[in-house]
Amino acid sequence: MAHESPTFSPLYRQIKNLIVQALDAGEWLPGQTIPSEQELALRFGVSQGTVRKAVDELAAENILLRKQGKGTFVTTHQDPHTFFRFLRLKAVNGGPVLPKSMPLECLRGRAGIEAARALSIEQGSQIFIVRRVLKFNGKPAVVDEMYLPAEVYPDLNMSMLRDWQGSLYSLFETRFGVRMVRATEKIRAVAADRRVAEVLNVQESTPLLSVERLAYTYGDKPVEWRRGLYSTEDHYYVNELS
Amino acid sequence: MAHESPTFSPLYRQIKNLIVQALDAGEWLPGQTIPSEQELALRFGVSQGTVRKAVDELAAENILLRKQGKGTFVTTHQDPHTFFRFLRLKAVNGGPVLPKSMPLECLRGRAGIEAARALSIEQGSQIFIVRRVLKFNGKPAVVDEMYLPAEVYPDLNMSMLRDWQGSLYSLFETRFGVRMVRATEKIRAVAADRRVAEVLNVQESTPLLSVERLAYTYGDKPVEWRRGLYSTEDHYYVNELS
DNA sequence: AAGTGGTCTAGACCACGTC
DNA sequence: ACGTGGTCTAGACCACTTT
Repeated sequence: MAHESPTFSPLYRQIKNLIVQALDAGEWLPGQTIPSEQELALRFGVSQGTVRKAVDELAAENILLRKQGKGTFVTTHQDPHTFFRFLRLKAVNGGPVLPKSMPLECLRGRAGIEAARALSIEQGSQIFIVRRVLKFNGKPAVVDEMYLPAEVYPDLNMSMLRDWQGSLYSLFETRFGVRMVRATEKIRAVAADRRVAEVLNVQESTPLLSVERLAYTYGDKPVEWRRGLYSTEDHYYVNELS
Repeated sequence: MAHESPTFSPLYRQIKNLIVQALDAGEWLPGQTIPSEQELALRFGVSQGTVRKAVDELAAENILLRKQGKGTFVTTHQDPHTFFRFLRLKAVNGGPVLPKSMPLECLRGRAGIEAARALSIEQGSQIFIVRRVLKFNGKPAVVDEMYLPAEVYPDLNMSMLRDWQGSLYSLFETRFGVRMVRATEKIRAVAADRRVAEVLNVQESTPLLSVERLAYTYGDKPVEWRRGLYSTEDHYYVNELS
């Protein structure tokens, strides 16, 4: 009720944090509804308007999804809308196609200095390294390499990747309870080396997009470092500046 | 007051549109404050809370900027923050540097089929074509080519471009009253041809980012079509996925 | 002290979806 | 008919800036 002056945080932000904690703890799973605003207001001992403002922010961050008349849902990577928020590649011709992920390998390794710094883990920690190809209509368009803290994805393995129908992030979400909430990307143009050219079925030294991504889960915790090489002969990377 | 069921638009959105109209009409200029929420509430005959929600959305879209205790301001491309919203290129090493724009040429021409479609104007309409280089610390990093409807930028010319200290968009904003509000970009990787390689001071066939941008002013009116070629030897394009 | 935006509340009513 | 989120209002008080 009273606003403490130093390090002041409004009530609705504290409520927001409590909701994120509950999400992080798995109290409400992806795809499910969370309690109604009235229920949350009762639970946290604040007015409905204050809950509303907390939920508003989480909805703006695409962590929750409001549906009038139905309730408020936890977003899920099962949903194509969420999927395309993280894959910004569009076909030049033709409508949107759900790409197919083809895993190439899944190795256990140890974090080098770069990976350790990106993932905020100890150098030498156990990590998984996953390489895979993304195909649109059977045509390879992306090859990427992921670095994943082993602690977060306990028993990840090749057959798991091969058997899963759907996106990688939806696998991580359902199998390990890790939801990617946001990511940053650094994009460069590079030339295809021979190995990559073969995989993507392009000529050696073809210009490719190099997309380095750091993906975060709740609480700004980095849980994936990835580098993708995108062929842009039939696709382009879309971005909205606003 | 009463909600008409078909084509229902909430009050705050109507207020938002009225505010945008006033901005578009130049009633409040970039960098200036708009009237207080109370004044706007009186003017539009609604409660302060309704004005607040309208302003909230405009602030979320970076069209307005709220400053507690001071007022609500019209954003301006003079502000570095706004500038970097539209230039997503960061130096690999070293802090942020304000790049310098070096105009190469400014031609009058007529819209081809592509430009006409992008800009939603008649094929054959008068347009300006501007080519320029962006230099960071004296090093060329971007060369781009802009297509601008002549109607919007009446007496644009080379000396105007040369004399202006600041970003192109701040020139457009102060000289022609055209504010870029949002843009979409399509990004590909391409090889530098000889002409571009010379301008950017890289080897021929170096991989470059090709960034095609369509920029909009109020009311989703496209007012600039541009294609940039970015050298990513010392810089990278940053993007936030959220 | 006065003016601005920011927070919080309580209540009324509307729009949408389900039962 | 009921429950959900969505809108709108009115009022009180807080935090920040300027006078």
